[in-house]
Amino acid sequence: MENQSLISPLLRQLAEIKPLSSALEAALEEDFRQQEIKKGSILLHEGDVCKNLWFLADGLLRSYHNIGDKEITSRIMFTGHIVISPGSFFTQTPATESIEALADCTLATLSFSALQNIYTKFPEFNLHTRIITEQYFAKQEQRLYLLRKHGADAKYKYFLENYADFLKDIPQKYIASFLNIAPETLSRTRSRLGKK
Amino acid sequence: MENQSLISPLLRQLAEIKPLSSALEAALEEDFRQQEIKKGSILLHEGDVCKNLWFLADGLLRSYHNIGDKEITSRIMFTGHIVISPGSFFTQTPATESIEALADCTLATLSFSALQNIYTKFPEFNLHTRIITEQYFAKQEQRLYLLRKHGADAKYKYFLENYADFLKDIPQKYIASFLNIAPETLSRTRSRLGKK
DNA sequence: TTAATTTCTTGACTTTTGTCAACAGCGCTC
DNA sequence: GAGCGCTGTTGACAAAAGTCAAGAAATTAA
Repeated sequence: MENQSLISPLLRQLAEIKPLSSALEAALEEDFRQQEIKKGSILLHEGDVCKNLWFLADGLLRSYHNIGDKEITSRIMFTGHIVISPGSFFTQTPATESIEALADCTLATLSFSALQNIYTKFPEFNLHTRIITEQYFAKQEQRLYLLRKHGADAKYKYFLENYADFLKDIPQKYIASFLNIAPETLSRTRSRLGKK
Repeated sequence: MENQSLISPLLRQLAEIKPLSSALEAALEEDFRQQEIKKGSILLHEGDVCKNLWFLADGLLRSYHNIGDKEITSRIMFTGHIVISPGSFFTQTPATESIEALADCTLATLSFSALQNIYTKFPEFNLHTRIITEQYFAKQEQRLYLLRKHGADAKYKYFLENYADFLKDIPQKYIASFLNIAPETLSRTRSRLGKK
């Protein structure tokens, strides 16, 4: 029986793409470091460079932009997700978004430089991250599709069909922000659609 | 001096990431096939599986969704771009978007299966595509940011600052659709903003 | 060049959504 | 269990964008 570490689910996910050599697996176990953060704390501040990749072992996060005087939620991430601020992490430039914990979280943290070392030592790891990146890319497309939908009703219905998994634990105001509509509008949409 | 093929700019872009072995380069030259399409023709139909990756050697393309009774432009792609329908190509499932030529185009076409063969024969190619995918991912984020902006004026200003490169050749109605606003609204926004 | 399409602009009007404000419900703390 | 803060609901109103329609301008084709 395997030793159950924090990143076991991640290793399993990677091994499904292609089995990892034990040396690579050991290197990942070695380099990922455990981190706990409290609900309400900020994991990444807008303007800072995203120097880490996180595996969200347990908890709930959201990323958001400050546009004008308001916050707009860009993503909601839950247990099992790989978390970065893409534009910032890939190019190591300042982030245009912040990441906040919506619940107490347990994270496994891998620094950008540690990841680069892994790429150098284990070039075969590029296969895994290529495919992971492709998967997240496809998810982004779905996100774009949602934002292009016209009308609060259509957006909310699409949300129910495609994202309702995490409806439960999340304050409605973040969902409204995720759909890019005012919280009052979402409240009205819900009561209108719910009555049918 | 190198032989100037259709995919020379692509090879140069890849070599910047990491020099390509001559065997890999030869394989790419071999597998990419030239294709010409006329303005107005459809490169990919919604519902079909995106079986190819294209390098747009010359021309102009747009992808769009049919939402309800109207088309919404998802991307506009010009000379030098790598073109796929991401969700469809990566997973070889039916596309939710169509791709149309806005001008006569010269394309270099690589089939999904040919690409998989290249990955098998040249595992080091995963590094290149990982980085390319990361770059396009970061661009998508920018796109998402645009769509989340409130107000036609704000969207148009952001567009001018970040996408104006291709303002020139594109009918305004596609830009409106890209900004997710009605063409009439864009027209009014332009005349209002232009007068300052 | 002229004719035929298509695209863009403008106006009047409708619909949708955002905003502001009051209040109800809920969980938390003390 | 009383008070506090946060979230969600509802109403009235304002602002923004969409729709429909007509005509001007620009492209394309003949």
